[in-house]
Amino acid sequence: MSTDPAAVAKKKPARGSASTPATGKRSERKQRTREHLLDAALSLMEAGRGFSSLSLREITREAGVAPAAFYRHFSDLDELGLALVEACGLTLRRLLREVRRQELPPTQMLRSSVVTYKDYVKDNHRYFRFAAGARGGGSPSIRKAIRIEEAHFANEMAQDMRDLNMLPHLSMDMLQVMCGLVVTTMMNAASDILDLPAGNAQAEKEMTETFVMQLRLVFLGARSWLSS
Amino acid sequence: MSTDPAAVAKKKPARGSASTPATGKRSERKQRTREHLLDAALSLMEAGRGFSSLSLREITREAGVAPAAFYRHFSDLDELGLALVEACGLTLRRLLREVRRQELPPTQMLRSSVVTYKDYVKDNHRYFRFAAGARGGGSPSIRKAIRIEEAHFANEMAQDMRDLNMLPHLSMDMLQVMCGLVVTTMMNAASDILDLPAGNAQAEKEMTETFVMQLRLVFLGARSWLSS
DNA sequence: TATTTAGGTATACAACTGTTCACTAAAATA
DNA sequence: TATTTTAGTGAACAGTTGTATACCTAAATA
Repeated sequence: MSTDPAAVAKKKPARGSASTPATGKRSERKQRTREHLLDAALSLMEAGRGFSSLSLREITREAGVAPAAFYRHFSDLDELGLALVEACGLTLRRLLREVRRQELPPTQMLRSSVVTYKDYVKDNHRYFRFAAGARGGGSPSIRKAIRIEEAHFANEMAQDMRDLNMLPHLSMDMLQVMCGLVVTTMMNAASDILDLPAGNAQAEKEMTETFVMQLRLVFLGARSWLSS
Repeated sequence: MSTDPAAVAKKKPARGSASTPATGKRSERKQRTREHLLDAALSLMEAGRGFSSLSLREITREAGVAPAAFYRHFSDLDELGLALVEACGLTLRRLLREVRRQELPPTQMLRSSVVTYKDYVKDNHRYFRFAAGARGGGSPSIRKAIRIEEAHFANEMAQDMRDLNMLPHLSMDMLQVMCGLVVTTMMNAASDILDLPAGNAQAEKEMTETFVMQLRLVFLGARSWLSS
């Protein structure tokens, strides 16, 4: 997650107050096995299984840890799921930063964004696999968390477009509605991308093209949108 | 499924050939408990659980049948899932017929279609719950089946629009791309509709409005689309 | 240094899982 | 009517599940 030792949570700030140099090895190890658990869950889903079909014992087994150790980190499988949602949120925000940094040659900007996105999904396929799966299927609390994360993402995207002065004739509300649609479409496309047959470059190109056209439709609609 | 006795599959066509009047009570009963099994699965998912978290024994218990009886109908939970996908396909096609029959007052047609859809999702919430959940989460084979069903639906929709001479400047390919986007958006909306807090008319109205605007965006984009 | 804290292990338990098998009884066939 | 088929049963199986318990040991604290 973070390589900054200062980011490690500490329950008691230590009585000597300020400048406790670093809490040292205990919480480090804890954090590490926690990540092993999260990683294990993601690995088990790589074959295409949904999160809700995983069992606690499977996960601890994959993580190389005794079943009971699980409870030192999460009280529940659901809680682990929520942690995964949070990690996905970070991943998504990183994507946004990546696209933002790309500066726009406005002609091909949409297509190149799609290509960036496609590669990004492949690089982070474990997170997207989880998100795409749990979005509709997970427990209600996980579903809700994912939806909140998506809304967050859509809002950031809308704010970005506002700052870049794109589609300035749209109200902020309308911009958010549009970005919501884009996010939905992106998530759905992620699911398609992940299920692409491995070596089939033809199918991949086709899918990309469809995706580009769909986004183009949305942007075109936004451009000719009138008033509120 | 079908009330037509002639639709019942028969392995040996009977040697007396033609006009076997009706195979009678045995296959009727079989069909009935088969539907009990499908129903049981849908019922268990009503609380929000995903299909992949159901167990064979749970389903037979809910259906009021011994566990071993399951194998007389499906070899697998996966196979039952595929049967559910097929049932969903029928449901979707029924929806299309319903909307088609509505005849279009083209001004408010989009909004009224959305309302129709919303009610339809609520009426058939069990099927949509399953579809929305298994679309990303289920086993690979179920996911694939759902995707095929969605594509079918999108294509029928495109053909319908062609027949009604809507957006005549679009190529058939482009129409299909657009309908694909609409179907995706609809499916996502279904998930939102199902998770609506029960009595909240305000939230419902808001969601409907957002949904309408998103579709309007797509249609607007389609109207101003140029060439291939 | 002595004491406390807490991440992790091993073991045990009752509950549940998917699947098999021999069986019944009623319907379909000959 | 006699025979065969077959949807459904009930008991048994080996595995797996989630959770509780007592315990160990290294790090953190006093």
